[in-house]
Amino acid sequence: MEISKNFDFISAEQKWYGHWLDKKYFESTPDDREPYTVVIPPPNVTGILHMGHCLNNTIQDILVRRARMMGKNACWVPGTDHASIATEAKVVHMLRERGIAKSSLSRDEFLTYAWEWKEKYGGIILQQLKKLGCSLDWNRTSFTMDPDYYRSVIHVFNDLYTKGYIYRGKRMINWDPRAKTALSDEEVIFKEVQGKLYFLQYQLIGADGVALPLEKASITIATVRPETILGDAAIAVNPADERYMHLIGTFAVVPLINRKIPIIGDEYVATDFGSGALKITPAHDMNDNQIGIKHGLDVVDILNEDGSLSADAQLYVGLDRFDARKKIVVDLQEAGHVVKIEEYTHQVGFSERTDVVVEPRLSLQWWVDMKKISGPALSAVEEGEINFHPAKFKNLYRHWMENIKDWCISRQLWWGHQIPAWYDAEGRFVVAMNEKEAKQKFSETFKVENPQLKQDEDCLDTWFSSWLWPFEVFKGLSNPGNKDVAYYYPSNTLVTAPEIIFFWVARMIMAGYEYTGKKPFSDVYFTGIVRDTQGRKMSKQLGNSPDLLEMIDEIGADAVRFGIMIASPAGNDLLWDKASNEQGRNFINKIWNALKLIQLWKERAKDNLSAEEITLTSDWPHEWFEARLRQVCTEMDVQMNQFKLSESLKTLYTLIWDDFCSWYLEWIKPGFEKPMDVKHLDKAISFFEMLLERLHPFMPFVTEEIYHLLRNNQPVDLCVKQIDGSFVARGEDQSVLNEAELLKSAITAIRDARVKAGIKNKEAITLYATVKDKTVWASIKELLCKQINAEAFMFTEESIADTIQLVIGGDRFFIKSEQAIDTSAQRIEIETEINYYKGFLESVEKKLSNERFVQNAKPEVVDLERKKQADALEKIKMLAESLKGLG
RNA sequence: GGAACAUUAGCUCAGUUGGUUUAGAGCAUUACUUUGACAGAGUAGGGGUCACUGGUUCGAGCCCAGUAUGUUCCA
Repeated sequence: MEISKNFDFISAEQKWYGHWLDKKYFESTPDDREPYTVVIPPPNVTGILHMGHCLNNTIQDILVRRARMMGKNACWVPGTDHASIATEAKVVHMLRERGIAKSSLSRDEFLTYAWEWKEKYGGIILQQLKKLGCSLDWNRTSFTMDPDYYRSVIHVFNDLYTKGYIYRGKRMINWDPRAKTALSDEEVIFKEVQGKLYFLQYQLIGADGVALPLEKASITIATVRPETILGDAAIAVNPADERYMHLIGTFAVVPLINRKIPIIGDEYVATDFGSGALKITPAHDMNDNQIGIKHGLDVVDILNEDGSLSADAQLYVGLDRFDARKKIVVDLQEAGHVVKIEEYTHQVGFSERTDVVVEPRLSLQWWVDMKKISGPALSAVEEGEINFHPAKFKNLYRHWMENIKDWCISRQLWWGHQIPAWYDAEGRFVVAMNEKEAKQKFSETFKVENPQLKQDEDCLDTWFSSWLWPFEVFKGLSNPGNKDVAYYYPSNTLVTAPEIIFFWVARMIMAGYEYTGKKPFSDVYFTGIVRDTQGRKMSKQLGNSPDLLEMIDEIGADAVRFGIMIASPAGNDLLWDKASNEQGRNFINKIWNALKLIQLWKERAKDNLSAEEITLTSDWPHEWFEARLRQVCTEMDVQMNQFKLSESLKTLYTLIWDDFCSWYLEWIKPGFEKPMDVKHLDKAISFFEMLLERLHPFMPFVTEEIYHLLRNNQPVDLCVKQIDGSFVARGEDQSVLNEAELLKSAITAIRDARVKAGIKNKEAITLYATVKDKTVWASIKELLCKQINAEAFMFTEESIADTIQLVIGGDRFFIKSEQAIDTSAQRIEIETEINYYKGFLESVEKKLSNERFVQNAKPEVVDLERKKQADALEKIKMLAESLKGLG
């Protein structure tokens, strides 16, 4: 069969993915095998595939495909997240482009548009995962707003409310004035911003209750947000601050609006920052709010939900907060309250979703009391019931869990799970599964006949649904105890980004224990963040994010998978360079060419070769490669179990490129125009197949293609082939491995010597050797001669004149050639080597002449040093003889 | 401001309880090799005071302290 010059990835990808789907290889149903379950971190339904997804899903696919081939019942569950804020923002944007304002729509009308949008664009990302080769069980595709899933979310809300874990409260929250919604702490991104620090003078009030003139008595505060003085409730100073301690208990006046506020003492105030006096604005600053509560201060909320100033501000009503800031500075300057303005760099919170400055704001929201459910989740990770990879994230997790804060779960959005609370006109409410139940409950609770109720307008935080993901994808809550959840749950490995350890991972663990009494997964593998070569995060704004699908079309999914995996050290971020794709492509080309070679051999295969046709008499190369294969497979298993995927791939890459292609295939290669012995060919094909098995999880398409080209009528597809686990368990033959190392070093050293002496490849040499152990050479001298074009290999006890002399390991070699030998390069080579060993010997002897070393070091260490010394001495002696032999 | 992690070749990283030859790999680079799988190849070489300063030890890339730089998380 004719093999194309290169691997045609376009047709292979299409052919094999379609074939795998047709054969239902990715579909899983419970059986008596051990399950291996992975749930996909559901991408946003609005999302498109980017490099982060590529890394994350390639890793999952490797784990899942490997498990499938190792006899497990592998199940990888796909799905998407409704992503309330992100999706709603996109729908609002789309409506705006069509000239429709969200405010002009009813909730139902808006949701109709949103669902339309979801049906049209949602799930594009899932199609893209197929291009990457992901072996997901598509029958199990879930969505966080599927009807059953939706009901489960509402059920959990009801349940936690009934248990007293959910409450409604007026608290300081992060407010996104553009999206007009509350944000959880985790959704706020702090950025360094160059701002100004304004020093403002407040008038003091004298003993008579009358404000003193500014020039006579005042107190100066420093603030970066001068517009918020309109909401001031106090001025605080450190009670130990001698400058101000006498003022505690007196009053000051808020400039421009002349409101009287107390001066209080609180240790929170830093004496060395600003002026040492701090204005307290409980409605608009988290810390001020705490102080306000402590001191029983008034709360003056000066902002509307869109970030404009409210009536309570008295001034600049309706003006945006940033415009008001400019204006108040001018007015304060005119009134003589501004002492100075300094440049000041500080951290400002921005909304993760809309990127506007977040406003700390008091508002009535729904909360989960996290301390009530976090206990088992903390100890599960502490005690190793759930393992994090890399383990360093354990610290981070512990710290967060031990200082856990209540979770604000309400969002002022329509797209999502509507909060199941119903209110009457007076604001009395009940929590229920649905309206009917709500009416009934309300009647019972408040003794009202046929109450008129209205459901809470708000939605739940997206993460309030995705924390149920690992069991609700198996309907663990909507259909408890069903066959699937019993079999697949807990899942095995979660692969995700460290950025969402608190958003998602921690909460899944909590929900897992709360609702199933079990952990949701055993291992969590945190991937690195994909960055560009300059170490910057990939983002749309920077335009440094490559188009993944374009890349797959250009170079193939296998090359892209290889590229990202080889660049991805376990636990570190990866600086991704497009060049690593090319390394993947070259690797594919290498394997493809190995196939072409074997195909060539097949055409020349022959049984029962005549004595003249035989180029290889021994089976030693097969014995060696089998031992080497065992060794590497064992190594790979260890690496995979430690989630060192990148290292495992590197190990395999070396095995294939160097050991298989460069050594093994060369060793068994028949002579020029000679036939290939069928038994050697069959061995080679079998080894090639085993290499493909190991490589398949990393590069599924090219391996499946080659696997079928190697032999006609393969009994199974590689995708579902079962790897023979006993192969590794049998262990490898160490002596054959040692022989191979000796052979390799002899081949390289002699080839090198030939090149340096200017002996042409075509010219045969005669090789003489003085060796310690002749038996070792028995099995490898045939190959050595073949690889270095030697017509004879003879043992000798004496130096041979007019030869190139070299030392390999502990043996001496003499190369005799018809050609006139130029020994100058050889001479330099040997001299350099002698110098190296002399230096080495010196360092060893220095150690040995140190009495304290000999006395204190462990005896085996001292013995080792003695052996090093002896080896070096012998080596030097041999090299010196060789040098002398060169004449 | 607090904390965690990191700093080893031009780049990306290994380096397992301190001793296994004077620190390894891949990529990149340089020179050489063009006869049958592969120039998208082969062979060989160059390239490192293991961030810095001290300390512990017979012995430190590895342990300890401090400094610097970077990344991340928290405030």
